[in-house]
Amino acid sequence: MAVPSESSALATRRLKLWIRMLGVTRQVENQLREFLRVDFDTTLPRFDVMAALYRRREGLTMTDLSRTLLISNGNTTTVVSRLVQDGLVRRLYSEEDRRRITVTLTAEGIARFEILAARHRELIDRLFAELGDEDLDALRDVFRRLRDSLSAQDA
Amino acid sequence: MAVPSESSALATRRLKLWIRMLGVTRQVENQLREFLRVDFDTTLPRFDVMAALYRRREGLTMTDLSRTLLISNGNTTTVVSRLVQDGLVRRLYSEEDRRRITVTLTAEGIARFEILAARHRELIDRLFAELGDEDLDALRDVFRRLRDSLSAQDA
DNA sequence: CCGATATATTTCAAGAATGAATATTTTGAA
DNA sequence: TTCAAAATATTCATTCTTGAAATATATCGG
Repeated sequence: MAVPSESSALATRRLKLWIRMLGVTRQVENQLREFLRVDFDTTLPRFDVMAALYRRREGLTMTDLSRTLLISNGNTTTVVSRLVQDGLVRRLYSEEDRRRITVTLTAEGIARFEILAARHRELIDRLFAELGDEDLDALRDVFRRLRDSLSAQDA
Repeated sequence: MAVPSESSALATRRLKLWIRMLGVTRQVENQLREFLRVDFDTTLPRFDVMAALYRRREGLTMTDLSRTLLISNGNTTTVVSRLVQDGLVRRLYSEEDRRRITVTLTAEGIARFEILAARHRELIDRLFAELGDEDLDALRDVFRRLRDSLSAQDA
């Protein structure tokens, strides 16, 4: 594994990479936000919550949801409350551990997300049309290593 | 240039890449936020504004600043106002075009940013230690193409 | 069993962010 | 020239977001 650079050259390259990556991420997020707002009258954080719950159909606790989305506990409460109001998500109070709350999509939430997801997928496909299989091979590997490395550093 | 996929395989890969990239970006942002808060009692958006102004020492208009950072005009006003209060940034009212306001770092802003930037650079260097020169070569190219492609799609 | 500690969630205050509306100034086309 | 359209920045209402404090429940060591 590589290490932090003593020399400045490597550090500079890493910094530039980060800035560029951040720019790309924001551009994509802005496009997604616009799409969700205009076409579906919803928001990115709500979509993210629904996506996480769709993937884990059995549901997630509030804490697990926060960790999955990398957002704070308080924020998770806010967004989930909104989705509950809209009838897309439901809170289930655990019997064994009465501190825990499991959150799941309602039937309506599932149906709605499936429509959203299809369009979301199309949009991502278009935004990343620049990337072919070779690019994706390389990036998949790099991002996996990067994610693991970052997780390790957290602990 | 590649195109959106008719087939689902490429679309799936692009989607997975996006999700992974978003995760990495959030992890890094969270670490930066923590560092700025604990060590310097400041925030990520304020740092971003200062970084943009440091790079363009002659200053930027509010609109240029918004475009550079990919944030809304209203938000830019909020963050700049805060920095002005703190004495780190200054508003200059243009004579030629009285709609325009040019924003620059104050001397104190420059001094403060230079300290911040050095530590920021170290942190990024550490967080991205996993990436060596070969990785950076590949990523630089990919992100540049991606950014150009996204900008083109905007227009 | 008890008290301390840890875990899970919500609430709260403050800041960040958006998009729409507003006010002002400039530009450009008839 | 003139005036409608475009451009610039701020304000506003709403939502998102954080981190800390509060609340409630569970666990663990003695």
